[in-house]
Formats: sequence, C-alpha cells, structure tokens
Amino acid sequence: MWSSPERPAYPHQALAVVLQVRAGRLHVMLWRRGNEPFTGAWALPGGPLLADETLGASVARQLASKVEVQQLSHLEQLETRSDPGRDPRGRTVATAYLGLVPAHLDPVLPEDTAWHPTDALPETAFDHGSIVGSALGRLRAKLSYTNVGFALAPPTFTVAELRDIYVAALGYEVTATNLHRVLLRRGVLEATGEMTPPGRAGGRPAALHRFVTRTLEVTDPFAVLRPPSTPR
Amino acid sequence: MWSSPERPAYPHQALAVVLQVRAGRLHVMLWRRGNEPFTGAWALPGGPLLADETLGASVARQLASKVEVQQLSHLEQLETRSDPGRDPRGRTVATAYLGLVPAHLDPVLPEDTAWHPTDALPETAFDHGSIVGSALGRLRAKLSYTNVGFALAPPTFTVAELRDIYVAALGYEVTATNLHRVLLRRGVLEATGEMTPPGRAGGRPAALHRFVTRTLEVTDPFAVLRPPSTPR
DNA sequence: GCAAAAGTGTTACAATTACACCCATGC
DNA sequence: GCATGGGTGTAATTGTAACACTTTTGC
Repeated sequence: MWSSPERPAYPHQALAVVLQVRAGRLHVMLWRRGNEPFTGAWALPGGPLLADETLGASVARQLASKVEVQQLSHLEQLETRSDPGRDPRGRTVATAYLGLVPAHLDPVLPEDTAWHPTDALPETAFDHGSIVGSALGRLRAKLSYTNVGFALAPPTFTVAELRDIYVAALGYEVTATNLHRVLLRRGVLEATGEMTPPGRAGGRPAALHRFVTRTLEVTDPFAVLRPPSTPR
Repeated sequence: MWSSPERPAYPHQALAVVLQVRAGRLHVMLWRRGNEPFTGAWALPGGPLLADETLGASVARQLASKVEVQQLSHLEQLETRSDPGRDPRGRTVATAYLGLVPAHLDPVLPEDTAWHPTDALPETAFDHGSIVGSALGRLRAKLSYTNVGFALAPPTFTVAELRDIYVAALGYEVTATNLHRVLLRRGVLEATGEMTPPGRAGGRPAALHRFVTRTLEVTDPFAVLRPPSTPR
C-alpha cells in the first residue's frame, strides 16, 4: 500500500442491489444485520474490495455466497457513495451495482437473507435505503429505452406474463397489447412459434415469446434531437 | 484508518472531465504530465480524496486550482474505475465526474493545462481516454432528455448560438428552427424580450433567449412505455 | 352457447422533422 | 433593390395509446 497523509486510503466496499419480480411485485435482496451498528436492520449484500479484483468482480464474488452467480442475468455499476459519515465505525467508500434475477428462478438464500418488496422496505442500514431508490430509478428508466426486460423475464414467456413483469417493475399499468407491439416493432421480442395450453378456465392459447438478444442494448437511443435523417 | 488484510484500503482519486464548447467544437480540459508514469501524456485533472470530504467536494477542490469553481455550471458523478492495473505505481480507485463550463467563459488555466477538442484527443494517460468517452456519451444522452444545455450556454443567447453549441456537443446537425420549437414546447427556453443588433452584413435582428431554469431537470422523462394517461 | 383469455384492426393523438415561405435589417 | 440572416407556417412522418373487435379455447 502506498498511502500517506497526503494520499489517505480507505476500505472500499462493493454493494449489490439485486432486484427480482416475485409474485407480481418487485423485490430487493437484503440481509439482516446481527452486529453493531444497525443491529437488526436490513442491509445490501456486499463486502470489501480485495487487493486484486475489480469492483465488478468483487460484487460477483460477494453475491456468490447469496445466489449462484450464473442466476444473475445482468449486472451494471450504479454509483459511488463517499459521505465520510456513512459508516459510524470509520470511513468507507462504497460502489453500488444493480443486479437482476429473472422471474422464473428462486435462488436458495442464506438464513439471514430475504427478499423484500421495494414498495415496503423494512428499516435499512447505512445509506442503503437511498441506494435502493437509485437502483429503482435506473431500472425504470432503462426499461423504457433499452431491452433490459430480458434480465427480469424467463427464457420464454407469454405477452401477458411479460406485462406483469413490466407492471411490477415500473409501478404503473401497461397494457399487453401496446407492450407487445412496441417491443415487436423495435425488434426486441420475437415469437418462438410455440403455444402455451390455456388455463383451467379456458381461453385462447397464448403464443410464447423470447427476447431476441439477452445482452443489454439501447433500443430507443434518442428521446429527441435525433440526428438528421440520411437523405436517401 | 481501520484497514486489515481482510479489509484492504486504497488511495481514492476524484477525477473531472470538464467539457466546454469553444469555437464551435467540444473541448475537454487536460493537463500535461511532467513525471513518470505517462510523462508527456495528457491527463484529467484530479487528485486524492482527503479524509473529511465527499467525492463531490473533492472534485470541486481539485478543480479550484484549474478554474474558478463558480464557473462550473454543472457537476455530476459519472463512474468509478477500479482496474487493479490502471495505475502502474500501485492500486488506486478513481471516481470520475462530469463538469460543464458555459461557452462564454474563458477561465485562466495553469501553464500545464489546456483545452483539447474531444474529436482529436492527444495521447492520454492511464484510462483517462476512455473516461472522456464515457463523459461524452453521458452528455449527449442528457442533452436529449434533460435541460443540461443550460450548463453549456451563456446566460442569454440567440437560437442560432444555442444551435451551434448543441451541434458541437452532439456531433451532428440540428436545425435552429426545430431546436427552438422543441425547447419552447417543453418550457425549457424562453425569450428575454431583448434583441441583438444584426451583424455587419445585415439581416433580421435575433431575439435573445434564456433557459427557464439553470438546474438539471428531466424534461422528457419516458422514451416510451409512458404511464397511462390519467382519465379526466 | 357462453365465458375467458389472447391477440389484431383501427382510430386518434402527440411529437418531431423537413421545408417552403415571410420578416427585418444593412448597404 | 437585394443580399443576409432570423423566424413562422405547414405538411409529412412517425410512434404510441386507447379501445373495439375477432380468435381460440374449456366447460
């Protein structure tokens, strides 16, 4: 280490805001603290940045003790918190990541870890409550202009199932009709050709769909001020 | 400091990507390194995070030696770089900020510091070249869906002047006609009521405009998947 | 037949681009 | 008058929301 009074060093934490839609509601993964400070409050999973890893690798490593990492369908950096008083034990800097788990998985969680609805968070430790808020904002924005939906959805799904996922994540109503068309037009979604059997009460069988690509892409790049159309 | 083998600590840097439109081109402020490593290469202004400051305060402090801080019209956190090899002298973590200076100012810069066009960067030190790339992406996106333009523009300006600023920052043509209307409709821009005298070659006098608010606001919140219209 | 659920057709609306045209000034 | 630059009118285009309607199944 090469710190000095002019170059102080700080323990650095990697934190993860892991989100999943469960039973039609958006949930975040938290663990319950057993020690001081914030005993009994709920915290984001995370831990120290080790000597030879990047922040991204660190989050993945920390999460490995909570969920199998391959269940994470997406991971991106969110923001870095540096308030000197954010941890009463001493100064730390923390970089938060946003992680997403598709709705069809139900990872086995450690004893002290549980999913909490994002619209009814329990008492949270440190600045973790406001970090969850940032993550929600990021997810909601990206659902509108990228294909992140793939990271919340199972490999294949009906349009109605996908709609429920979007509604849970966005927090407002979306109609299956329009969602279907918007995503088809953009080339984000495609039909698999298969059908699901109708439910017990009858009804038309639903077509199965999948996301065309399962890596993050910006599908609606310019809100406005688009570049001029290339003259044909 | 409370580090340990299990909780290693690292010097943390705050870096600033300060952008300004100068003579119709977008420029970034860089300083020329005199010492190893990367002697002679150009680097982003920045420096160590001190014991009692937040990252935001740190960037502001570092920049104070380059420009007067009140000349910065906007400052926001960009991203954190943590590659263990990013500094050959030893591990550091760096958090980059995006700073903007309005076009009418011409801050006095230190001897070793200069503006460089973003589309023709000189040899850059560390990972600073790619950080500049991130900053450009962020600025361009936000010009489309927020009112950040205020941070690049002087207090008052003609629509033609504003257009030149947008063109420089976005890197593609924008017509004054449409820019004017888009920003007016959104309530981002307003006429001051004053006029500028026409140039030496004549021409209709231009109306002066200003941004209605000079703090960041999201003016075009949803690219798509808007919430349902409230039934009247 | 009837209810249920999925999906399509169609209309209405809003925002934006493109472009022709009109306006105000200096020489 | 006429060149120059600023600004407005207007049509064409695009993307989206809303909603009625048709399709396909179970009972």
